[in-house]
Amino acid sequence: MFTKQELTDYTKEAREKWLNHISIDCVVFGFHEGQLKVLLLKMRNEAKWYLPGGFVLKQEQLDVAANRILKERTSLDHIFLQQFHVFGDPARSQPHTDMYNGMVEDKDNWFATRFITIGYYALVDFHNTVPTPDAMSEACVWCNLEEVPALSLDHGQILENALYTLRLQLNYLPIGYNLMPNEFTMPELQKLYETILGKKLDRRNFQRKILAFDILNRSEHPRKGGAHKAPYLYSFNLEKYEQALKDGLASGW
Amino acid sequence: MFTKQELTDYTKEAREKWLNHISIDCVVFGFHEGQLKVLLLKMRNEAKWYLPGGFVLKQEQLDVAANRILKERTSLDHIFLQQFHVFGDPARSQPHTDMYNGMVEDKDNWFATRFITIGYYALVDFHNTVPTPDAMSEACVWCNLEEVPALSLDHGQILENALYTLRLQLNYLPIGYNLMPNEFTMPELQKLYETILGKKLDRRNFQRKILAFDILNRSEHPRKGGAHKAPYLYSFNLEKYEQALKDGLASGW
DNA sequence: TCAAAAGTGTTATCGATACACCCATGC
DNA sequence: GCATGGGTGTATCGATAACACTTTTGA
Repeated sequence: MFTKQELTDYTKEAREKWLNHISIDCVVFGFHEGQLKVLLLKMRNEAKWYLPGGFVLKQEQLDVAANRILKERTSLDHIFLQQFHVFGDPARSQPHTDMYNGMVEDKDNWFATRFITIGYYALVDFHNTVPTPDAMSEACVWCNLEEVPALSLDHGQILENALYTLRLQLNYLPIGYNLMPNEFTMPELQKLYETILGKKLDRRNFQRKILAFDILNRSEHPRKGGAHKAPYLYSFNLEKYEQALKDGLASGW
Repeated sequence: MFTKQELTDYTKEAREKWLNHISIDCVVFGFHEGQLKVLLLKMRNEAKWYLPGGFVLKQEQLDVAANRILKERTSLDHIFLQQFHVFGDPARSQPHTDMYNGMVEDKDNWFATRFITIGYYALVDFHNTVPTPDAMSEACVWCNLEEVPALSLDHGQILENALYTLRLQLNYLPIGYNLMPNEFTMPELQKLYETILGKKLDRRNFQRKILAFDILNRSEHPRKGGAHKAPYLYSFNLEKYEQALKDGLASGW
């Protein structure tokens, strides 16, 4: 991945540019064809998979850093991002350290230092996302949640924690705007909820409950062309949606 | 607070000992005489108040660091601690920086660097707590939540965020074991919930709901001596309490 | 004996769940 | 016309909220 010289150079530059000891890792959720997906990177020349991540500029807001990192990986702007946990086990950096061990002295190895990583989860529109590998990776791809391979470092734990948080927040935050296309049908939205929660919901009760939140607009004209009865098209009422994000929703699933 | 030499020395030592750029701040909640209280420190020779905090040893777990810091301030062990948010605004360190500005060069001033602080909230038993000032403070005292003075840096924001989290978690976690004495009456426990939530609850409904959680043991003998009808004494069933912490509680307040 | 604190029970209402029927469309 | 997907309505159950009565005890 790095030659000895490159590693020394990178380290020197990195120490100047980034806040030391701090990293950001992002769990990016997307939704496509009834499947919840996560964005993963594959390390160059190795069978290792990991989460999109990066570092924080010396004078950069954390949220801005997370946005910047994700923009590089997805080409998206204004991503829905939630900081959910900090992972700081001293041992968590060890495997990463091992990768470059012995090549140069530790003081010349950016990756040999301890990193506290801030976990963010993101909800993004699958169709507008352009997965883009970073300098260390040869691939950046969507992966079905059920088919996620073993991840490097503690990234498996970070992913699990993100999913847990997402499920929890489903109970008091409106979720969907960032994962659904502009217009969608009620069954499509229901599929999203079912996928996140990992369980089936009753069609009629789901509709009643979602509508009760009063965050949806129903389009006059149903979607044409498909087989069977034409479903109504909905879109999120952004004003009410934002309000619900602030105030929280009542009750849970 | 510091002389020029002391600051330079402290800085040199600190850089070796602590993880740079990372701090921990704790919002310690206690409960006494029907009042929710927060532990605050008063800066030596200044009118500034702030939250108990500290730094992380180079090879220390974050949770261990938080525990260590709080043990120094409270003399308590095994404190209930919840990491709830990371605060990393580059501007947040500025006021702290100002304090020592110009005394020495920035590179010789530990406090002139940017700090990302990890917010923890703690629930502790008021009666067993021995508030102890740290090196920079002349006082460490309990302060009624409604009477908290303006806090330095972004500590006001951290406190607010902690309270928000506590209220949120009241909905799905059993809370009380760490704030109440070993034995307590139902009205006493109710007062705690009312205080955290900032609103009155119905006596009878509260009792039913709490008992439904099935985390309490009722003592055979009521509390004697007080005026009026003797209330029953309850204690937490630790086994069931721990289980509920893992599984979460249903429904909310 | 009375006020105040505490224990216990009942009813009403709202929301969640479960379930049934009607409508539209392509084969 | 019938299978399938989708829209709407209703009954039931449980949890919450609202509310009343009784018991104990010290003054």
